[in-house]
Amino acid sequence: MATFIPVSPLYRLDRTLSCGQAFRWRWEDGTATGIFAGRPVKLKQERRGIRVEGLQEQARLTALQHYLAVDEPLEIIEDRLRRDRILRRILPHTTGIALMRQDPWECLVSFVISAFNNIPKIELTLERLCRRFGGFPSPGALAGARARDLRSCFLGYRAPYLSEVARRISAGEFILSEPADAPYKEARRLLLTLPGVGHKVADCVLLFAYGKGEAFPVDVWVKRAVERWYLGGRPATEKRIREVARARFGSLAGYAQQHLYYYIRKQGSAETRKRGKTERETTQ
DNA sequence: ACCCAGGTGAGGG
DNA sequence: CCCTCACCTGGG
Repeated sequence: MATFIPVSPLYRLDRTLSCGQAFRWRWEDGTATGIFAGRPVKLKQERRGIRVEGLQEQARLTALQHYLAVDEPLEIIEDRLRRDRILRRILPHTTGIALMRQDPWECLVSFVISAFNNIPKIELTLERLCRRFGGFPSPGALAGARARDLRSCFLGYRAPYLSEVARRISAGEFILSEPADAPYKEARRLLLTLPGVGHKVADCVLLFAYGKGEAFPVDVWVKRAVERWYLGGRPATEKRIREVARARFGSLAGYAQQHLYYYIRKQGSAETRKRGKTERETTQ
């Protein structure tokens, strides 16, 4: 039995789930498959809204609705983004992205794993973790896990970071709800005290889980995008990139980041396909 | 056999 | 702050 979640007109489930915020949704022929509130769920965007399979209770549906951020005022947000002449050109290709409201713990774990890693392996590692612990591991489960068990999840050198983060949280040395109540700068400072959490990971968690819209995670792709489109192709430090973002986008920096990221990656993969094709043609 | 990948931490200006 | 370097490991 399926139910429907109504969505704001611009909302695009495909783009929201595949713009690098969450790693545990699989996309096949227009349907997203994943786990929500511990249950297998299928999502498909149709005319009436998002068709949900696998959830019955109203409370869980409401939570899913909140998680997917289907109520974000995207018309207003995108109107404001279009005041920027670069984003005005990009938005036709990226419209409909919403910033999700993920669980801070799960988001934190995901992005600690993401450091110096690639997306397929991040997904693989998260899958392994969930399989080994029978669902997404709690801080206590991860803190108590043996090194050997963590190693078998392909965590590599990140394993000790994750153990220590989990230990601090389960010991009450780090309170996950504190960044939520703090303003951006203070929340960021708190997250940066955790091992394996640098500027980029902190900003991802602040943006994707704590709703701090001014966060602007600078990864290699976003760095490349800002250098190419805002700094005349000249290389810049991370600090400079963040200054540009704050000055131009302010409290919408996070949304700007999502559109830049999504677009440059989409473009990048198109170029790779093209290059691959011509290489095949020339080597034949 | 190599090379790369959504950074971070340590060490030294 | 800025710079440099090493880094688990699966998949090209």
